[in-house]
Amino acid sequence: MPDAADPAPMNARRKFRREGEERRRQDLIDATLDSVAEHGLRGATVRTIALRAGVTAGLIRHYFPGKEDLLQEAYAALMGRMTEQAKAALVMDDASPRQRLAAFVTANLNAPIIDQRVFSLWATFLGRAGADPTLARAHREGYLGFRNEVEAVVAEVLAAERRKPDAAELRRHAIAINAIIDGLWIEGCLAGEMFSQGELAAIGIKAVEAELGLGPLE
Amino acid sequence: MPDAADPAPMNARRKFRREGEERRRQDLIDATLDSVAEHGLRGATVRTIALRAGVTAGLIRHYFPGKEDLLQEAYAALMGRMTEQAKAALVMDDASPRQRLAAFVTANLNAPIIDQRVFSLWATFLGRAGADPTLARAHREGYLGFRNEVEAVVAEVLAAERRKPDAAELRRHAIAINAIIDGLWIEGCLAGEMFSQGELAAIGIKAVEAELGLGPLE
DNA sequence: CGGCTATTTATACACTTGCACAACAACGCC
DNA sequence: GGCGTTGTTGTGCAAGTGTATAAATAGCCG
Repeated sequence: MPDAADPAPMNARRKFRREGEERRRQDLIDATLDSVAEHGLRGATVRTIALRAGVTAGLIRHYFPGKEDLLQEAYAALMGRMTEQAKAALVMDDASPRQRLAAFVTANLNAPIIDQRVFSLWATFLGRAGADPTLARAHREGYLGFRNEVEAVVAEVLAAERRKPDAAELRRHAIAINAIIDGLWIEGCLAGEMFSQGELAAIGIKAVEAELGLGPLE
Repeated sequence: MPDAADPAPMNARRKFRREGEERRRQDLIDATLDSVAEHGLRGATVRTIALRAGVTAGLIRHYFPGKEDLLQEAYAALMGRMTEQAKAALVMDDASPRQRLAAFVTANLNAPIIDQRVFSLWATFLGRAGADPTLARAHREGYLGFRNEVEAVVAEVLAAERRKPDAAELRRHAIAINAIIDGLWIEGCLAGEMFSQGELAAIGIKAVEAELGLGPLE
């Protein structure tokens, strides 16, 4: 019995679909972030990225001038999503300033912001900030944006307590609170199983309230 | 006038010196850390590293089974130096517990611990911790060691204030204080010029004392 | 001073990388 | 339905990668 039906021509070209430009670019950026998170910048080759995006390597150069540009855009996308998520926890209006601050801390110290994959990306890219001024500036802008949000909430909280902090004191509080959240965020991402559910958030809230000199809620 | 003396044979082999084994290994590890800090894991190739160490690439395989082992040892060396430096700030015995705690915070938020190069290395390697359990465990051990030191000092400080915290409270304080130091350390490394001399340390000390509920020194 | 040995150099190799380019085929338009 | 546009594929290439291995020489011991 000869080989059954094998009608596929030996040189069959791969089938493909044309996607919208925006969609393809997003897919490539997502595939890039996945590759970096999994294998680091080393393993994020055009072929790996293309495979993950379900296309062939050559296509990347149709959408990006070079691989470096793709990485650049991927980092920008990552930063955008991170700050967006973080700020989203602040939009609840129908709450007291103090409640909003606590909710902010809680949101930043639980999933999905506590996430090992995001941390890997954050660390991998920031490791290049010392040598790449573009990355350094991007971080600084994101950091200052975040800190200003913190400062605004702190001002509201203290105002509600009828305290009148000056600008320097406000700045100090914002820097310290930002550090508390960052430090706990890192530990949660790196060793989340060392902490019980909600423990990091509880520690964070207590630390923040101590920093602001807030007594227990009456 | 014919070419002056050019006695060097065209195929002159490179001159070299034989170094002690320990010395060579250290040089290679240092060269590796330098390469990673400057060009990231991507740019840390055997040839780059060897060039920096003043040898040729083949020699690396004479001292390490493979490049991956060299990177592993380099990371171990980095961690060792970091924790050693951090703990060194705790050895001053002739001081009150509270002064020792303040000195500890100050030391961790100034040069040489605040250092962009070390941060780059820290971030670059930790970016791989999500995928490399070895790195993850190494970090966890270093972190716990550091945190235990903090917890011990905190216990002394509170004892001197005649307070009797239970184990859970002590643990909470240590986690929070560790986060404060880490968060401020990161900002100092990444954007040191945003803070005036000694500002981070001052913020850190105030935040830590607030966390512990310490009043002003009388 | 001459030989031994292990450190070091140099070369080779198989493989991967980013990028260039030509062929191809999916989809919109008539 | 045919046809042109262009998104997409596949192949090729030069440079760079880690590793293997042979050749050379520095330094010690007699």
